[in-house]
Amino acid sequence: MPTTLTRGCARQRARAATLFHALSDETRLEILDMLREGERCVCDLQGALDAAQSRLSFHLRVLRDAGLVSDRKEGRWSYYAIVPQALAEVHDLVVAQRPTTMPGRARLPMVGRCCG
Amino acid sequence: MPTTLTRGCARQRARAATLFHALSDETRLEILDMLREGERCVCDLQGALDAAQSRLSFHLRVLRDAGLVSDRKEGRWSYYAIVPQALAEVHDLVVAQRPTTMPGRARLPMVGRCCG
DNA sequence: GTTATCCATCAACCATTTTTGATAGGAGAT
DNA sequence: ATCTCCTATCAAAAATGGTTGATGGATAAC
Repeated sequence: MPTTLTRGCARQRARAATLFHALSDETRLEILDMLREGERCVCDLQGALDAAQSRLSFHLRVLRDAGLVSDRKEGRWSYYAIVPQALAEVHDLVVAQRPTTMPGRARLPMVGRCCG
Repeated sequence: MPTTLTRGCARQRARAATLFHALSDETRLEILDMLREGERCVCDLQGALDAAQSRLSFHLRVLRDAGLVSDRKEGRWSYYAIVPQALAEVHDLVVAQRPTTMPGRARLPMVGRCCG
């Protein structure tokens, strides 16, 4: 069933595009960088990144829609946190991009240590 | 020297954004998918993806500018190929996004086998 | 030479993304 | 209830990104 296969590939590509798009903005990368140390409320991010509140809200939504961060409401604060599972997904997507025909496919020149 | 550090981070973030942006388009992901099996000339891609030639040229340029693919001219053909080093760079960027405070930081729930 | 193929670039156009400023709602403090 | 704080959402404007069709350069075939 080539259609199903094709559709499956297309869907996966769409998902990949969404994830990579969410990661393709410096502000969002900065947000993620802050969240690496643990969950943060929007006001914390606002203070650290000095960005307009609605701008942050927008970027957080992009990240959340992509599944890269989760949000949790407590009192009047919203806390955002990284979703490790999503990072794992991205990781796998990147690994899946490796050429098939490389002689040393299992030994790509990874710059850093992997998953260490 | 905090300025230098900051600038270094910012530059790295800019680089990351460029790479992720190059990966954030379905057409480009499709191109990369084809290139996984080895280098291809533009006409091959054109045939397989049935996209207008100038469209392909545009996307190939984005990929090349990001360093994800290389091009080689032979006769009247241009052959494009994946640059594994760039994939490695992306890989490392993703790994670098992992939270620092996770209890099992060294054991993120990677969906697939890593670098295998 | 002429013609045909492969490709890059350009300009115009359309589409999507991002920013900005304003508005509104929910939760706690007074 | 009123006020303030934290945040999401909306509409309009600005910016960026992608597509299309046309042009031109280089190479090979005739």
